[in-house]
Amino acid sequence: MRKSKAETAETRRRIVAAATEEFRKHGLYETGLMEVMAAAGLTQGGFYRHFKSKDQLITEACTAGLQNAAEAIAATAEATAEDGDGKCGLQAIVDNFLSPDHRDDRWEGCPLVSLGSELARADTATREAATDGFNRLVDVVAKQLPLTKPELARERAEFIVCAMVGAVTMARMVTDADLSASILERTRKRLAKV
Amino acid sequence: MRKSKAETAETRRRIVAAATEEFRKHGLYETGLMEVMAAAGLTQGGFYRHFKSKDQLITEACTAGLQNAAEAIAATAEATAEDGDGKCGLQAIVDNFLSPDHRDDRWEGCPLVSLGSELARADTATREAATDGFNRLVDVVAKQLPLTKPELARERAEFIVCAMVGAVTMARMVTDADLSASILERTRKRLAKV
DNA sequence: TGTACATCAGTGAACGCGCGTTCACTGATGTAC
DNA sequence: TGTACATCAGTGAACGCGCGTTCACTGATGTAC
Repeated sequence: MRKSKAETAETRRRIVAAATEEFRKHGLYETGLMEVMAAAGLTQGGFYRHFKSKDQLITEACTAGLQNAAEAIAATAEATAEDGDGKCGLQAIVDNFLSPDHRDDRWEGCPLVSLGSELARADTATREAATDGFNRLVDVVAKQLPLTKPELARERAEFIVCAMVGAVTMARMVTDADLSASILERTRKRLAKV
Repeated sequence: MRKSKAETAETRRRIVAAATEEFRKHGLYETGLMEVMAAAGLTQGGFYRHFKSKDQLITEACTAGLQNAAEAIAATAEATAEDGDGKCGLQAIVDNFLSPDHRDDRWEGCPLVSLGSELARADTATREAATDGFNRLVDVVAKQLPLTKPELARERAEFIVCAMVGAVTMARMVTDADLSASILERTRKRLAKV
């Protein structure tokens, strides 16, 4: 049953990828390792050939999930810039992040939204991974701000990311569909002015 | 061992109060009923005399916790208004919500911050309780906005609550103390302008 | 290059533990007469 | 108002279940000669 080195590395990547999805869907502590391994097409027993604990997987899944989110957001901004349809990169990011699609998409969306309050209580290694991911997201947003002073761009970007994360979290939480839509739309409008 | 009706009602209240603290401290699913009952000065067995399930307690704790938060925020605004020190009620709310004290105070703080992403995945009854609580918070904030049109006040208040919740969640999550402080301060500055 | 052996990725069963929940029991409270 | 009995809040032990983790085993891969 032994697999080649390439296959082993690929399996590990698949487990992390499955974990980022399952964790975002069901939360860090409501997701079992058996679920993650099944989602990766494996049985639970093999888990410990790749990771020394669930906590380690959580940390790596956090890093990977935030990396993906930052890349997706950067890609959104770049695609819009290329289009040259008058919409600036920041507007594209804000519109996308605060879209009903992102709100309803709980497995591919930004982990800061799906797991925010859980990450705030996570162990140090995971919180460090989350901090790096947060900074990367802020940098991607800051790059879209056509300002001279980079410090001011960074300041505005931090605010924008926090506001977007809060808004999508609340939009997912409320049961009133109109309220949910209004939260997204109003935040979109407000952040356009920042 | 039977207790009087008044004592029974008081015990129930104590369990809910203990639950709001423990849930905020450790999360909904990392907190056991034994912990909650111990915090209320009881043993686990008695739980089911008062509630029919853990989910029911979660719903009630959510309602109670958000009620407290709304009252505390309203009280902050009113106390400042009475002082008449030039600071408006909104500024007092924002300064308080985004203070390092609120960030570090994980058991008495706003449940939307401590439990945001978990509440977004909770059952319908709990999400309805969270929706009511969110609306109450927004109304408290809206009341502090010296605007003529109530609809516009409501719009701004929704944005302010979402941004504050997102900012404190991120401030709790990051391991970099400077970054955490900067998130709070920058959000405070930005929201003063809204 | 071919062969013999050590390695180890993945399986599936098992482990101990803590969880939500149930239950027999207790004795003070509430109620019916 | 006083008495006899039913009720039920709270205890502490037990239940079954699912979790994270461990382990013996398998057989293909990697390696040493």
